[in-house]
Amino acid sequence: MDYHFKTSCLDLKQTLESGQCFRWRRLEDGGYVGISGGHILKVRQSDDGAVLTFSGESERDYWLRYFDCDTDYEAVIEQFSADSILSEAARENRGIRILRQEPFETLISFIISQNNNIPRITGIISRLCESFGEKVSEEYGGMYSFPDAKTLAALSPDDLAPLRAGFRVRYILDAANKVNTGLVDLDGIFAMTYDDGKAYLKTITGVGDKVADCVLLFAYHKTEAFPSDVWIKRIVAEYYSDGLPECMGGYKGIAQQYLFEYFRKRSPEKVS
DNA sequence: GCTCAGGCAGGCT
DNA sequence: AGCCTGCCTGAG
Repeated sequence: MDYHFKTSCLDLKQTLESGQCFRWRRLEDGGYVGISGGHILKVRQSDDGAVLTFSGESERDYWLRYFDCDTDYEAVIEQFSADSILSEAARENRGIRILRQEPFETLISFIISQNNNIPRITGIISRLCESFGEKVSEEYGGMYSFPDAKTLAALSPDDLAPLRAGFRVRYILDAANKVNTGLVDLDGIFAMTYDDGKAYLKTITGVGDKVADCVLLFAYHKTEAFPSDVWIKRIVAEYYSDGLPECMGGYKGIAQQYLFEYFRKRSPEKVS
């Protein structure tokens, strides 16, 4: 079943290879296949948006929400036009969208991301899913769901050793245990303010400012989150030392993605 | 050997 | 509160 999502603000490469998600694979025909929350999607670019291919009618709402169809990116980009650098970055990367991903998967993924590079992050996460997730489909050499907190909480550091996640293993287990016991209620964060959600997430070992901001932005769509990594720190120090521009408003997280991509493209020593 | 990768914990002042 | 330093692992 196909659904044509028409928008001028969805570029699959810009969005799915931006580093906000790690479970999409590029296919030979140029499309992508991915899995989230046990749902599988094949998607390809069209002239005026993207064509989503899924297995049943009920899947449509899931994937439209995932691709954040209710946010007016045109309007956000227009709002950003008051700042010249941000304006150019936004126009050049207007196809980026902030996905609405599963909280637990996003939490674990960004714990793994710390002091790490994207190819390795992707590798660790695929091994995690293939080892401890459920095989949802035989297609594409096997599609595996992201393991749930209960499954991970039952594991030991030795069980996770084959992932080669290094020192992050104890963080993964701490997160899984806190979620599994209910000490951390991930669903509750949807109703929290940005500040409260951030403080709450930081009670998990291995979650600091950067990881918390990524989770708040990429799972809870709290667009005021502004994940500050080494790249963004350099950009802010160079161009926004007096503070972030007013026109970012409550969309600092979307601005961050535009700026990150804009400067990453221009950096000679960029990472794959 | 070395550095770096979309950081963080733990210990120190 | 702000500074260090070490950290699993793999690529260059």
